[in-house]
Amino acid sequence: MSAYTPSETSRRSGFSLDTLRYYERIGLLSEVDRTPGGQRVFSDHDLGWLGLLRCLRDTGMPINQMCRFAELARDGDGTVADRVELLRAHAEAVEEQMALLERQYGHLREKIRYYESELAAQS
Amino acid sequence: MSAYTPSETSRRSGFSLDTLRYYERIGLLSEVDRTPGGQRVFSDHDLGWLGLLRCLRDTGMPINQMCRFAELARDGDGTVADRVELLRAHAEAVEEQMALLERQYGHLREKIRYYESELAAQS
DNA sequence: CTGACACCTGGAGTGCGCTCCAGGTCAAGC
DNA sequence: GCTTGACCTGGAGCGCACTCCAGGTGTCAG
Repeated sequence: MSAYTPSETSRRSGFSLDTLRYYERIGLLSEVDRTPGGQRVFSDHDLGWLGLLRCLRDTGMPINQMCRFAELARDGDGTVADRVELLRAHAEAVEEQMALLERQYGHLREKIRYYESELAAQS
Repeated sequence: MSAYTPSETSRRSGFSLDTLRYYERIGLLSEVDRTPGGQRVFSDHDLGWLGLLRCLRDTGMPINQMCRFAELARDGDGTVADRVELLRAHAEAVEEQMALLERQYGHLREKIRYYESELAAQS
């Protein structure tokens, strides 16, 4: 069980120091350990949780939903079913997002081809 | 060459009336036709352009880049090469975005499976 | 002609997700 | 002990992309 400084944690998680503090403030990150002097000490467990948060953020989950998820996680084992449900719903949203993205990417490629043919015709 | 009312245009493009006006204001949508009374009349050409804007927005292009693109488009045929370049760069960004999304989607699915196994063990 | 509803303008306001700041404290190497 | 750089707090500020509003005008069916 290693311990990490704030900057180390920032580096590893990809969240800025300010964001880490912000996440703790809004309850996304529960009570991080402190040195006697009051500085944060992150654990492997925190790092793992941050990894999950990163995954959710990267897939576009809004903060308030992540807070709901964090709340469930804090409330212990009885909430696993709710957490699964939340993640499943999110996964579905992500699937739609990916489908849209791919569709629009196709249009984009088409547009590029069209412009390229115009370019060729111009010269 | 059909003509469309603002609300019809909103419906077809998926942009709200306010957004259409906003886009015109910031130069994303060049001088839309008007009735003698001053109300907007959108053309097929406008609709097509809005479709492209929708594609770019859906793939995450920031507004200021879209403005740059619109500016090039307004400046005529001489800018086709620049426009292609801009779109190609964006397409690359979209590819990275899709790759990240898929990777994180994979993690999400894993997490769900993990929670499901926990659920099964609990009961 | 009238009523109802769509539309107009300029400008202010909103929600999100951070990010920055001032003014201080802590920790570690010399 | 002192310096230096990382870290602390509470709170304000920011950038983005809209969205809403008040107060007025246009359009068109009946």
